[in-house]
Amino acid sequence: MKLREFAQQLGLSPTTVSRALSGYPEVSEKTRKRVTEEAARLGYRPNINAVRLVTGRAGAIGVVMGRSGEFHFSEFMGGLAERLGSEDIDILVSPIDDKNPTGEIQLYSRLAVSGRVDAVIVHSPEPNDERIALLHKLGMPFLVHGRSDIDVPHAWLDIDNEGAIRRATSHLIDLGHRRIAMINGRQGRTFSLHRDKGYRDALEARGIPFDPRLVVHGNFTDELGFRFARSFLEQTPRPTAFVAGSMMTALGIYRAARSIGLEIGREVSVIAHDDVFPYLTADNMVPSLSATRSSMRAAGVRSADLVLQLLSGKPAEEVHELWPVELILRESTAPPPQAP
Amino acid sequence: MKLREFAQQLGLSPTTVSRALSGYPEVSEKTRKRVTEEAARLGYRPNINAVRLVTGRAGAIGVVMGRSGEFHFSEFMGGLAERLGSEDIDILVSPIDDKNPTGEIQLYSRLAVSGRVDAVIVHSPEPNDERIALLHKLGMPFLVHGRSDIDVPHAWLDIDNEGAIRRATSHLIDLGHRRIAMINGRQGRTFSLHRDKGYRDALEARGIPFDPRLVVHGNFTDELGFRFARSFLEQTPRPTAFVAGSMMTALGIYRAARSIGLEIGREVSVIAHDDVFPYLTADNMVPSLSATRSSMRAAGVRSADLVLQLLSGKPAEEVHELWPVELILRESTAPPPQAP
DNA sequence: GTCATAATTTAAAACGGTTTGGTTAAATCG
DNA sequence: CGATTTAACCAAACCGTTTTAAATTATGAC
Repeated sequence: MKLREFAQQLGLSPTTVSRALSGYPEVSEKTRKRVTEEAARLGYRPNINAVRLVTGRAGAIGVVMGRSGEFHFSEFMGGLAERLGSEDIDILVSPIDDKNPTGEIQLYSRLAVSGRVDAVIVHSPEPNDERIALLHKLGMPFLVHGRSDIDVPHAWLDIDNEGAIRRATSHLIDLGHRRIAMINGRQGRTFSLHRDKGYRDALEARGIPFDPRLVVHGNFTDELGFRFARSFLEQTPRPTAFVAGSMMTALGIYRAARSIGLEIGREVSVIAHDDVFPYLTADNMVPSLSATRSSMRAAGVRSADLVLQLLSGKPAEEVHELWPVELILRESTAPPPQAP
Repeated sequence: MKLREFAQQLGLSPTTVSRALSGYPEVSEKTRKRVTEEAARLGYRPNINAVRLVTGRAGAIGVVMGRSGEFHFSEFMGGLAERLGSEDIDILVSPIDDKNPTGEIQLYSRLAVSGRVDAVIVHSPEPNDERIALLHKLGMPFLVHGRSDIDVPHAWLDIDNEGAIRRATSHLIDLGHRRIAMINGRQGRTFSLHRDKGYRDALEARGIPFDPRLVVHGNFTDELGFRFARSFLEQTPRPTAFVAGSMMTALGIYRAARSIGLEIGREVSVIAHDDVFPYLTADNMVPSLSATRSSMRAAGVRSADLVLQLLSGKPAEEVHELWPVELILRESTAPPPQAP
């Protein structure tokens, strides 16, 4: 049913009906009530595409999905979805086009000019992130999940990676560890750099020299966790503790330790970062995993909030949020074994 | 830039320009070439919302994201995205609205009438699935990822769950196992039922009586895997083998076995279903995990294909695809230990 | 009971394209 | 060579809303 017909049935003009439904003040309460009731009864809904055309709003926010299926992606999305369910806003997942060599940046550009979305969420930024520069230039509102040093105002939501890893590392040092290996995230991402810094600062604060051979970077997979941990554990002297970037990495480390016959929580300590997944929990691992914890889903929910704020006109400069990270100690951390 | 201006600059009518860009035949090759070149040069792109309004097409397909962040979701999405990247079609992730008690079915209904999508993908159907009935009634094209017994024509893509589990179970029986526990997926879903059937048929074929206490259902989490496995292993006599629904479940089983001091691959055998994740691989587990394997990402890619076929007019009745599932034997399966 | 003002309602003009139904120019045919 | 077909292009209608500007009606002041 079209607005025209619907209005006619009500004996009103399309204008008044439109206004009644959109909550404009210049329509009497009595009329508004009648209109909304009849709309529900007759099942009238404004054609979304007509609305989009005339308002210029897309009613959707864009999320670019990386090629590598990152397992925290769906948690973040779930959070977004949770919050956006009550608004009338969709989530547009933009596929990265493999055949297009220019790749990601091109994709953001297309997304921004396509008019399909009102705002975009940028993940895992780098200190000098091209995407951020681009979106700013194009005037597309966006929220960065993470942070960037780039000289462009941008709204962001991030967790305190630096502080989290500093505390985790400090704790290990407090327990007596001196050779602490770190299996960090992808090289070049801001969050990895922040974690590196937290790690180094913790060492420095205790006068422990930084050994670059104890820090590696890579994707968050159990495979890399295993490989890195394995090669670390084959060194002599071997590290007595690990700081790991993700739950999957921790699984790999557990496996590596076990494969060499080392007992986690006695001979090797592990602290990993936990994004909180419903299907894999640190507390359930054996031994239970000490972790820096911050809910990815909660970040999704809040990101949706912040995007809505941006869309309602709040300047990007005023949208910054840094979340503290919990450090939860469980069985996987203990003092290092005594030297024989 | 609008069509009007652009056409004027070219000295052509909007009609001709529109047709040239959309590939209609009634425009000369020379003109078409000029138009496309100039469009690229001047950066003209048809306003997507105007196109949507006038054509009635949304240029997007909808995916409903369940509340429980399922970890295979992002793999499937990744596949969809991969395939749709080259088409000009978006993926719309529809949030489930918690505040709305009618919930999922309502959501599908809204999605279907909203005009935001041209087709919908339905996940994890039940034998008599309300969503399928609804979408059919509303005339919204849809693809079911999985199958349903419902008396309504529907396009589907599914893997041979029944065959996979039948073979897995048969293999365990061949090895000499008699008490085989099964940790299956959510009660009531078609895929769980198919797996149940595969399991029972395998037993029956060898004359092994079916013991309902050996089969449980639940979400695919490490926690449930652990709990179920633990309680199975505490029974006497205890099962000597497990058939598990997911990688996460398998992690839980490994953990449970270990916690009781049982060695997987010697004292307890495990076969799990592996959807193939980049971040957690069956081959890397210790001991490596025997698995029924089928790539979730590949299913996503193919689903996109099939949806495109539906959209180009292929009748739903003709879109059915059943994929075979590999059985890959690794170290987690072995003959049961000899009775003492 | 007027007149000014405020509260409602409305007609018509966008929004930016696609498509229907011509029209004109060029090509083909008898 | 005139008639007929075909190729190429175009004017105008339409998609279904929102919004501007104007008209009507109701309210209040005097």
